[in-house]
Formats: sequence, structure tokens, C-alpha cells
Amino acid sequence: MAHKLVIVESPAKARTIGGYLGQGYVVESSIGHIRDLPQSAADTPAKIKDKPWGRLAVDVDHGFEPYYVVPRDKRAHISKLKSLLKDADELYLATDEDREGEAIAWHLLDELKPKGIPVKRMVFHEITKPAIQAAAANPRELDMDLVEAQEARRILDRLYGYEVSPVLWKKVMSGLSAGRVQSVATRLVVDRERERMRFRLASYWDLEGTFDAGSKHEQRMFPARIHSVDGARVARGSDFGPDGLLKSSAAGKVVHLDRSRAEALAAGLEDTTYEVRSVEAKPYRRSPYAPFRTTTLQQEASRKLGMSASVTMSVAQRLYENGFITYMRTDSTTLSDAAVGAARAQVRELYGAEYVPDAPRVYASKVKNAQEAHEAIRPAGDTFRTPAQTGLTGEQFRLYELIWMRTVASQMKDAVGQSVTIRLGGRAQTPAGGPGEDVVFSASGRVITFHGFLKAYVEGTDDASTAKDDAETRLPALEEGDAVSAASVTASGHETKPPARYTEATLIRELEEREIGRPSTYASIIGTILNRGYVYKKGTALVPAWLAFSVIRLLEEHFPRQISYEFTAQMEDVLDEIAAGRKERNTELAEFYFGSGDVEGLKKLVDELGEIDARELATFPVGDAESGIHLRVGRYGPYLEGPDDDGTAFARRANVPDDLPPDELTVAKAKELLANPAGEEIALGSHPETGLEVVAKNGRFGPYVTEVLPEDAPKNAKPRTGSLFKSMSLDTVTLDDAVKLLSLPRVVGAAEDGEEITAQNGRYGPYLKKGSDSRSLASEDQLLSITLDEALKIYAQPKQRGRAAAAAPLKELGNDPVSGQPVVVKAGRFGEYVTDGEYNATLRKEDSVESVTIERAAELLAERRAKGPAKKAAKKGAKKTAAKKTTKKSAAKKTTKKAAAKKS
DNA sequence: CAGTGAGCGAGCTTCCGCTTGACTT
Repeated sequence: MAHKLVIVESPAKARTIGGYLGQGYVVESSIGHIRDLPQSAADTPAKIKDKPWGRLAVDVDHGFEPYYVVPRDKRAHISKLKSLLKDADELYLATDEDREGEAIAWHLLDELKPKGIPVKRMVFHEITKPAIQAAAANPRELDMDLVEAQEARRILDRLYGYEVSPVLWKKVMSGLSAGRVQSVATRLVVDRERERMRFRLASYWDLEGTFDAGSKHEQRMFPARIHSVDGARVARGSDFGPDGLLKSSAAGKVVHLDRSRAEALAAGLEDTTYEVRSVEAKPYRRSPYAPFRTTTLQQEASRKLGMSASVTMSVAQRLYENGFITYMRTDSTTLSDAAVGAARAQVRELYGAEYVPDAPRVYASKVKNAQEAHEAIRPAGDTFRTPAQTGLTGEQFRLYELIWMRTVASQMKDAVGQSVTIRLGGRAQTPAGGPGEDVVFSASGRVITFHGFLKAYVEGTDDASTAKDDAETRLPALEEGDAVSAASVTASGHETKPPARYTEATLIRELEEREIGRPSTYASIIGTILNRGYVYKKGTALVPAWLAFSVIRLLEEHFPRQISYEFTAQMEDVLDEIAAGRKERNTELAEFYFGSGDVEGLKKLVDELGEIDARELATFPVGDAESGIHLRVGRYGPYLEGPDDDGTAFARRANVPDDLPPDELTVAKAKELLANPAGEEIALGSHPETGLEVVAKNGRFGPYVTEVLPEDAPKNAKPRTGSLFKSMSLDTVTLDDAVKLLSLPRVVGAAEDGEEITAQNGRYGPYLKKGSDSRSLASEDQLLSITLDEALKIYAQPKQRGRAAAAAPLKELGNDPVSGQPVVVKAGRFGEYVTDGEYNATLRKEDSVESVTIERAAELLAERRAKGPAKKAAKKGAKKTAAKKTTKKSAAKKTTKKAAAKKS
């Protein structure tokens, strides 16, 4: 029997909706996007691979046409949808009503290609039976402007990521990445660390007193803090800037107490009695927090349950799939009518009718670019289950409880009370007993008379020193003119603190406020910058690695527009214009990529990067220039360079521990590190012949042994060194081993022509050397054991071309149909490959030595041949090769040439 | 960051946003 096929995005949603729509409908899910730009070279169709823009899969020269593929893991699912469509007499595309959802609907249409049946776009914002039935009855058309906006977003992100990342590979390190979102996230963390590094603390003092209101008062003792001296307010932390100086707004108006002044004042106040100068009472009122959206859930789960963003999301996913909560990736704080009713009913039941506001509370979204395709995150259903009724346990229980409490509290009355500020005045005495300064103390209190929502839910704080919303401080009921005595007055010192590092939760909140990233990606953004090594966690704090300083500096200097904090927000505005049909996708992409007017295009920036000095980029002064110390980010991590004992500039080096936060690398710390360079030295004993101390260390090229030269050795004398053999390790190496290693290079003997043959270890392993003629050895042990006879035998052989003893083929396949040459599979430096003697072709991911046949090999070789001979390919491939070789140095010429070639 | 001689077969890394997979006893 024919049915109507409804496609939504999520399987869990499909199940629920299926129940609401009933017979005649088949509800399936797309499981998110079904097509995308190819993610890697392996997924890129052969027909576009060789195009100049093949790597991008976007034809930048012809209308930015994207080339989409169905990812491997989605193919089976697409087949399933197609077969369901065969028996359908109507297709409803019911993906989310936002930019991405509209695009998914269009991709479904374009991929499934329904024939001769009506196709409708169905949208809803809450999953309740009436909402779904109404949506099915009132479909609309696909909004192609919205789809265009999504494509623009997708293509822009691709161009940004896939053009800028390779710049980093060339200039900083292979495998790095840049992107619209991750780079700004990294920049936030780096900028915060820079603030901390620039920060200078200020110290200031004040007086804290405990006062006694007298026996009439039930609440007798209360604390107060100094407020002013002779009418001038006493400086507090917020009066100081990050430079450690009083802010200009405070200068001249406040009095900055130092220790001696504060202590003198305290002493002068010993016998003082005070009078109440003023009592100021203000009503206190607090409204409930909005129901959870993705970011606020992540923050509270972090503060209260100690869950990382990714753990929170996976626990929430399980709750969602099992029908306990609504969808967890949302930027909306809206509750459906049913949810509001359920929350209010629950409030009445649990706390009583006096806690239920007269009218339901409505929460408008605070998020500017909110797409509002879903509800807030709340308990599922038309009536809420209490946590105890769910039968949940562990993390799921705790997260459900959090969501439930927050939702219920959001439909409760305000908390009300009073806040009171009391000022007490008294006169200090000078040491001589004369009248000193007039001193005012201030005490503040808060009393909550009706807790309202706070009874159910109090938001956590990121900073332990911040008072929670339900914190109360009671003060005695004093009146102006009352006399008060001090039980104690003490001077206390304080220091300003640098701005705190971001945590996962606070970084996510910052990104959301700046409209960067989406609910489905917040958790993974953190994962990306951690995985790339840009940032690491110290406790819950996110600390930037020096690598991030290098990368961000490059981006700031060469891609200022793209890395700006405003970039995404501006992009969102443009996308909205495209969605509204007021701007063109291609015009905007062209401006971004090729530039226009004042806007410099991305392509030009990338093409003209030749002059970037990678060394300069990775060098950071420690302290000011006078310190003579700088930090370098090398391939093996950060290291310091500073003056050696003779004062030679930057001659001494030392590693920087991986876990030393950048703001802790002070000049003093750097000097300490430079004074104790290198890693651990393992003393092996003294050399039986030279008497010199022999040590083993880990170095740039791996573990090695070396001698320690005496203090009085000539300055240019160099200690002998030798790499450990692969069979040895630092833990087990003996003095005996070390002596042998230090004896290398070993003179094996003289050849017939009188030239000396030596055996030594080198970059490519053990080898023999006779003048400029070298031969590889099979094993390191031969360095110590090979005899002159054996060496001469090796030299009697003609020099091996290529890899020394050509390894035996892994498999013989037969003859190639084209060249007629025998084809074999071999293992090489870059993996397994097939060769016919002239051409070599690496096996692809889908191939294996076992599975490869002569037919497959012929195919690979034919592909390889099509690219031309290895050496002749130099013309076309030279630039490519150059690019790779220059990873460590400069790629100046290569990029500009490429630019010229592409322009034509 | 210890300084050590060749010649030779590359291909790939990467973006942001949607959404769940899962090879086993």
C-alpha cells in the first residue's frame, strides 16, 4: 500500500513523530547531512581531482560550483530512503527549519530524485501531536534562498579552511589547521594569555572590622569593610588597571592605602566608637533563569557536575534518544505551551500555588543569530517526570535532574527581599593621641523574604569568590544615629589578580556571545583545538601552547580580516541577506575569495605569502629586549636561547617543559632553565682511556652518549658523541657500549689504493666510507665487527642504486598488459606500492597486498603513467615538490609562481 | 637543541555543521 514518506533529521525524532502521524505515514530520518564536499583526497571523485581547484572541490572560477559526494557511511542509508520512496505517493521533507535543515531537504530532493509524486516541505518547532499534525496539514515550498545561504556558508568555510591550513603546513608545522571558528577560538585563548603576561599586580590594603550592635539586637555582630578616609573612598581591586596602576577614572578620587598606612589607621581606631551615618534599604528582586539551551546546559553541567562539554552532550544524547528530554542541540529558550503547562503544574504540586506566577513566563532568545529550530532543552512530554520517577541512575540521572529543576524553576515566581547598606563613621586618633582622620566603614546585607524560584534552582558561578544568587547576609536592624562599637579592626592586604584563563564552559559562552559556532559544534571546537596541540588543559583551565602563539601571530599578521573577532558576525549578516534574497551567493563568495574594492581576497593573501619568515614568526622575546633571551617554537617543541657564559648572544639553549604555561615563563624562570640546560644526563662512568666522564642523553636526533670535556679544555674542542644503536636504550646502556660508540667512526683498514675505509653511523643508518664513496651497511653491529675483507667485498660490488639491498618483492603479480614488464608489490618508505620497474604506484587505502591483483595493479600503473614520467613531471610537479621541501625553510618563490600560473 | 653521505617511487594533512554508527566474546 502506498504511503507518505516523511524525512526528518534524527532517528529519535522519527520514532516520536511516526507515533503522532499514525497510519499512512512512514517516517524516516536523514541522520543529519547526507551529502557534503569531499572531506579528503580519497573521497574526491577522480574527474575533479586533477582540476586546479580539485582539492577544494569548489570550482572557484565558475560560479563557486560545489562538488558534493555522499560519504561512504551514508550510501546504504540513501539506498534505504530510495527504496522507501518507491512505494511512496508523497514526500515530506521535514528537516529542521533553519539554514542547515533547509539545505538537507534540498540535498535529499536532489539525491533521491522523486519521480512524479508531490514533494512538500514540512516544518515544526516543537514535537507535540497538535504541532506535528498542523505541520503535516500546512506544508510549504523549499526555500531556495535559504539553501543558497547555507551553501555560501559551507563554501566559505571550505575555502577558508583548505586555503589557510596549507599555509600553516608550509610555515609552521605539517598537519595543522585553520578555520573560521577554531582559529578565533584559539585566538581568544592566546589573547587571554597575553593579557596575563602583560598583567602587573597591584597591592592595596584595607581595614576589616567586626562590629557589635549591642545586646538589644538579636543579630549582634556583623562584618564591615573600610569605605572612606576623610571623605575619600579607599581604593579597591577594581580601581586598578592591568598595568598595576590606579585607573585614570579613580586617580585623584580614591586613597590608596599601603601596609603602614593601613596598620597605623587600625591602631588609631582602637578606642573609637562609631555612629551609624546612614542606612539604605533597597528592594531585592531576581527573576528565574531561562530554560537551558546547549551552551547554558554545558556551562551548568560543568560548574555543578564537573562534566566536560563533550560528556554533557553524549549523556544528553542518551537522554534524548530514550525520550527523557527534548533535543539537546538548540539555541532556543522557548518552551511549548504543553511544557509551560507541565512546569506550572509541577511547581504547584511541589512548592504550592503561591510559587506559580499569574501568567506563564516567556523567554525571548538572547542569542542574536539564533535559528530557533527547536525548543529549549527540557524534560520531554506533556507532563514532567520527576527524577525519581525516571528510574535513571548515575550521570544521566544527575543531568536529567539539572534540566528538570531548571525548567521547573523557569516557571516560578521571582525571589524578593531586601538589600541593605549601612555606613558607620568614627574618628581615628593620631599616635600622639590627637584627633586623626574621619573613617567610614560599610556593611552590606541581603535578606530574601520570598525565595520563589531560588527554592528550586540556583545557578552556579565560575569564580568561587562570587556570591551565589541565594546568598544571604543578615545585618542588625540599625538606625541612623545609633552607636556601635568595634570588636576588632584589622588591616588586611590584597593583590589584584590577572584575568582568569578560559575553561571549556567559559570559552563556549564567549564564542556564543560572539556568534561563533553552532550548538552542534561547541563541544567539538574544544576537541579540535586540543587535538591540534594549540591548547592544553591544566585542571579545567585552557592554556595555549606556544605553537598557538606562532599560528595566531601568522594569522593576525597575514589574515587580519579572517581572524578578526567580528568576521563571523559579519558573515552571519551577509548570510541573512542572502537568505532574504537581497544579496547573491556568488557575489559575496567572490568578494571573500577574490576580493573587491578595499577588501583583499583570501586567494591573493595566500598567493602572496612568500616573504613570511617562519623563523621570525616562531621567535618570542622573553621579558624585554635587554633580557637577551628569546623563546623559539621548534619542530620538537619550544626552547629558549640566551647568552652563554662568555656572553655570546643566543648561544645557550634549553628546553621549556611542555606543561609550563606561557605566562609563567618570566625572565627569572628562563634564566633558571638556561642555567640547567638539556634533559637528564645519565652518568655512565669515566672513559678507561681518556678518563673523561661519559654520559648518555636524549637529544635532537634521539638518545646518544657523549664525553664531558674538562673545564680547561680549549674553547673549540668538541666532545666525541655517538648515537645509541637501535638495539640499545638509555635505561640499559653501559659504559662498555658507550666506549664502543665513541670509538666510531672506526677505521676498518686501507683499500688497495691506500685509501682508508671507515665505518660510521649516519643520517640514513650505518655505512662505510672510502673517500667520497659510501656504502650502506645492513646492521649497526657491523660498524664494530666488519673486517677489511668484508668491507672490500662490499666495495667490489657496483654501487646500489636506490635503496641499498633492494628488498625482495612482497608479491609477484605477473606482467603488465601495457609495458609487458613483470609487476611486483614492494614495501617502501611511504608504504606498499606496485612497480613495473619504470613506474611506481602507491597502493590506495582500499587496497592491500593480499587483495591486489594484476588488473588492479595495471589500473594503478596506468593512472600513474598518465601523470607522466617521474622526472619529466618535474615541470608540473616542481612547484609541488618545492613546496614540500621548503617546509622547514622558506617557500618564497613557489607560491608567487603558482599565483601567476593560476591567474592566466 | 649532538653535526652525519646517498639517491630516490608520494600522497596526504585541513574546514564547519548536520546526525548516529559500532567488528567481537
